[in-house]
Amino acid sequence: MRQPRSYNGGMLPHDLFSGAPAPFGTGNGAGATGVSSQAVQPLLQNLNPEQLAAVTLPAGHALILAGAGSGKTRVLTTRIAWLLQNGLATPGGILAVTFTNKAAKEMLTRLSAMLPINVRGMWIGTFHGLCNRLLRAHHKLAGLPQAFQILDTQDQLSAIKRLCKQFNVDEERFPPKQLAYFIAGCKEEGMRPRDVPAHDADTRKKVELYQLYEEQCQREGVVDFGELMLRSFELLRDNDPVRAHYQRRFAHILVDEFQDTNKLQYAWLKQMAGDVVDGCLHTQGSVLAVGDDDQSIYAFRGARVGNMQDFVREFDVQHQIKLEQNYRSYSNILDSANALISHNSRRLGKNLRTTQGPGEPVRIYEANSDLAEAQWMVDEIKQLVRDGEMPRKEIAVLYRSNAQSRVIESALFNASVPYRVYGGLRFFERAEIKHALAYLRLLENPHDDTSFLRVVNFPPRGIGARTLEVLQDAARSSGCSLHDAVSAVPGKAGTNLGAFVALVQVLREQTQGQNLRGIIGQVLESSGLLEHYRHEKEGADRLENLDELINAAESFVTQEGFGRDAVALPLDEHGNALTQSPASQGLDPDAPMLNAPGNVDADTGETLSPLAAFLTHAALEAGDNQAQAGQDAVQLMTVHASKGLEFDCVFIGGMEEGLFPHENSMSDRDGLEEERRLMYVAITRARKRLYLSHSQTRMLHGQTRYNVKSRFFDELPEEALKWITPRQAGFGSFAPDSGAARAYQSGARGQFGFKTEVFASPPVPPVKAAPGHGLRVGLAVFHTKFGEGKVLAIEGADADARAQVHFPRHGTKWLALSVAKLTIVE
DNA sequence: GCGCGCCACTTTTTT
DNA sequence: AGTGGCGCGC
Repeated sequence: MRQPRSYNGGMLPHDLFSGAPAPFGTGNGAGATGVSSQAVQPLLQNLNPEQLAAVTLPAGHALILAGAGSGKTRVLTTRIAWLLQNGLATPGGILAVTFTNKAAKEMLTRLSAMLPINVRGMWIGTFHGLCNRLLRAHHKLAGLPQAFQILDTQDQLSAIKRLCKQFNVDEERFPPKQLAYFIAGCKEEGMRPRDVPAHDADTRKKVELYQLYEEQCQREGVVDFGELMLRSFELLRDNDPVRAHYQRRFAHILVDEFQDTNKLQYAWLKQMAGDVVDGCLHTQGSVLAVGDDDQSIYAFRGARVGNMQDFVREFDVQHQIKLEQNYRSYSNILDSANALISHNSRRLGKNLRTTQGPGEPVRIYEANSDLAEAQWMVDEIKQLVRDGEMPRKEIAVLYRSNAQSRVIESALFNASVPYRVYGGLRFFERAEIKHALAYLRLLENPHDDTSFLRVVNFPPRGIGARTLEVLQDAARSSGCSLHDAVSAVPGKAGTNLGAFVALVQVLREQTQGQNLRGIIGQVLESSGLLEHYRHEKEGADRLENLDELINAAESFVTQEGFGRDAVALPLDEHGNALTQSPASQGLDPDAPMLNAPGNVDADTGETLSPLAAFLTHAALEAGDNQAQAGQDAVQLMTVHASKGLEFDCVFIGGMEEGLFPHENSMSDRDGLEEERRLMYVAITRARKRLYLSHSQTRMLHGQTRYNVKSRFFDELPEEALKWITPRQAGFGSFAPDSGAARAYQSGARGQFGFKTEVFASPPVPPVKAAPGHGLRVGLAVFHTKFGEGKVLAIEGADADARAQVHFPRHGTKWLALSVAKLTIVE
């Protein structure tokens, strides 16, 4: 049954929540007349009208278009708190989904700060975390062992490689990476092998491998990330009582970062929300989706912004609220963001505004080289810190691709400026940690062949590829796991393989009854891992990490409580867990599945071992990348990684055609628009000060490249900018107000967006004058290696001069004229 | 079975 | 440039 919906400016349509008690007295004060809610509702203090409207929306589906820095997380958490506080929802009736563990934790932390409730038992988590919870609770229906393990991307790839070897797949024609991508893509689309349209031989082969991969995973009792989603979607879809139960239970579904959902996640949400009857969606609860189409930067991994439009249509969304008031940045920064993003088509339409003044202009710097760019950043950062403008941790350097961080890192390092790099390998992804986890997984599940192969010969114990090949053949022909294949073949007892299996067996027995810390300590020692790294010369870090693994396990046990869900438990001021009686959680004692927290079988109440729970935690939460948190350090990260963060001061480096926008995404309009959204995200990270920089030359893949400044500069409002590049001799840089700068900025662009025919004569005669090269655009030239070609463009001057030349046989290349041997063809 | 050296690769990333 | 994977030689 659908509730009637109305919208009266967001002002408390209490009649829609029939008979719900309002413990904090919402019912007696605030009304449609807009009575100040501050006095009545401390929760709602300092919310602007749009935020207030969103927080207090009546039942029914809603889409909140929340611009960057508009208080999105605040609205989400306050909404939940408001629902609970007014008795419009019970903790058990709320489902809140995010994409990252960080966002989920943030929500839980804020929520427990607002309300004195136990957030355990609330379904707040990542898509994958909640799917895990569902599958553990209903593992029999889902066809999985309760202690199924989760493959991360690395594990998945090695599982696929193993499969390819086994079935003699030509890895040239079907690269395992691509297969992994294909399989993940299929799952994101909700397709099992039989659902994939295969019109050509290649696709048929891939589908066949997909099928084999599925069988392998099933046999080994492991699931990949995509499988978590797909399997739980199917669980809901195919089991009416289960689906009905959750639909009845979750009166309020809230989705964060909705623009990042893929097709499957949206379908999953629909299953949770209601059933489609006669092509029409019938829902019981309310779905509140919060998102920003302008911040959709994950199309490359299956995110579908179109889900926002589909949601409005299919859920017949009645309430759409735009949060456009920005509390983060000064208007020069905001105007820049707005101007840039206005160049995108097909937007839902949204313009950020602020009551803050213009603030400082956006500073733009042109460097001669990536090295100089990095050095300039460091100088600027040092000055900011020296002047006491802001602490280092409030300064972020953002870049488009990870490769760019190296130069900046070394510049910071040489200047002894503390910095922290985000990204790269995370804790649970480090090799030594994965090795340790593989041993632990074998204790839980000896049939996990991926883990078996990972450590069967690590540390080296004389088991080579040949031996394993034979073993794998034996396992395949008898359809069993590698572990069982060892035991099945008689006469293996005395071999290295037999010894390995025995080792795992002994470990399993030895660790019986031990606590998690003891188990891991024992495994690290008896496996020989510690011994191995003690002898390795670079092993000290690894030993430290392994030690850290024990600590992580320790804090997992004390913080999370084993056998429970991997959701942070709120503690009172004495460090005790806050608890709440089942009755007040609104759980129906007659329905067993209601009471199932994470990692517990909904029917039997059976729960995972502490070890298995920890392994799940390790897979779902890869951990932080860097240990030295909390230090006052400059923050380095990709633009993608910066989403959701904010800093007083932001540097965006490498603003060059081919880098940002990245050349691989410039072929189609969608790609370019995503790059623009990425830039939009980057700009809106800054609160007070924003620097953009580009460099004329850059080392990339060991080669010097000549780059033109990014087209995105042309899409920023001139009046908000300040070009701060100093006048320099001999490098074709310009003072901001020179005529040359104008010409430079508005130079005609050729078919690749490179500027052509813009000839920069240096403001000051060069000290070391290189001989004039005499080249002109359009001239035919001869190169000793590439043969005859045609000059397309010329840039720089003197020693720094270079030309873009098209060679019929070798394509288009940029050549440094001081190096390349070019002769003009008469 | 192990280790060295060569070759190919290189957008963004969470779970 | 730097890394990871693979193949060859010991």
